[in-house]
Amino acid sequence: MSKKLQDKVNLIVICGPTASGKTELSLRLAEIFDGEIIGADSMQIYRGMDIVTAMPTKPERERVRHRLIDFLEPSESFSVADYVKLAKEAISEVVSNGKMPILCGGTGLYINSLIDGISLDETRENQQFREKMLLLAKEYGNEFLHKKLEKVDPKRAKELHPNNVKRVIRALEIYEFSGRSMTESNILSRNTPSIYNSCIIGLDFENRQDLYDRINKRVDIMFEQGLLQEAKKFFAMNNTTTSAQAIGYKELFPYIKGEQPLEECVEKLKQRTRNYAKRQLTWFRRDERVNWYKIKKNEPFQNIVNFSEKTIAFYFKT
RNA sequence: GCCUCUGUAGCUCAGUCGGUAGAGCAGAGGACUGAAAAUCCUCGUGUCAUUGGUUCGAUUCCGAUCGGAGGCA
Repeated sequence: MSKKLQDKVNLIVICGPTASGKTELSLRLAEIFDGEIIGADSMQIYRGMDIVTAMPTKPERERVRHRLIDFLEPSESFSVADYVKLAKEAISEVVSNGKMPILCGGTGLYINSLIDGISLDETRENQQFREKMLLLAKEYGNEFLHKKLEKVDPKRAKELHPNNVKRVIRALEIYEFSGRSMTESNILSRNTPSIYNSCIIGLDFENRQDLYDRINKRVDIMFEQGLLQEAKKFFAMNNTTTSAQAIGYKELFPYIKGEQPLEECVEKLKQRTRNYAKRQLTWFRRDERVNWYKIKKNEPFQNIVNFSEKTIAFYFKT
């Protein structure tokens, strides 16, 4: 192996769809490899969202130290760039404590931006600009914005469907405030090689239905734990930032407002969670580095632990 | 028991003035560089309930049968 690789920081990464068992695996691996866990989840970062996000519990957090979870007020907005910055710091702290960093979470964008060493454009989000653009799209149509982008960044415009307004606006935003096209900025972002040597473990189920069954069951358990109360509290906060996107609260709002029976909202919640899990799989599947473990129905969890342990030991030895 | 409505994709329903059918949702696949639990794209053959009749041809018209809903008794 080259000297370069030895300079890199060894990092265990656990990814996979929601309800696949990432948390449990991360705990077991932390105990085996003497590690600490760094969350990679866009919603578990928020405080007070314990039930919806299936946040690691107190006993679990006493077993192993967790970072980057449960630390931000739901009223605050957050983004990938914030995450990458904080996660880098967290990992180097873990390493300087002589522990193995274990990245664990379901937010693919966060994970990849971090482990691939993407240096994100310095252009911050500009709420005013976004609202202005959104208004333009509403008035003149999505095509109008897309054509605007075509003029300043034809390559990016080609990559984006006109209906993907959020992304079109971001591309325009970068150009507006940096004077550089997003295409240029993306090339620059890949200039520095990653500082991590990542061993990625991916969890999935052999049969999709098994995953969906687990999701459905987990939602039922969340209700037993008091999801509705948590949602009511959140509803009263009237949030519009990142945390308002969490699946599990917004689906219950129609019931809280008295507009829809609870049962229908619960079904919707389950369905949206299933849809989300599928999107997560789409993201992680395209990464060829992922070492997948396809879980069989009723399989002992120890099998997953054994597979992961072997895979990681082998990966870091060579 | 009688009358009316109804039976089309896993679900909710369009539609064919007779030439074997299409939306939404679900589902599957994909994209993803500062909102990512977000956002966006692609994919629709199914005994048109069963059965008989009319017809060159019926899912469409007519009759019967069997489901379902409502009304009157």
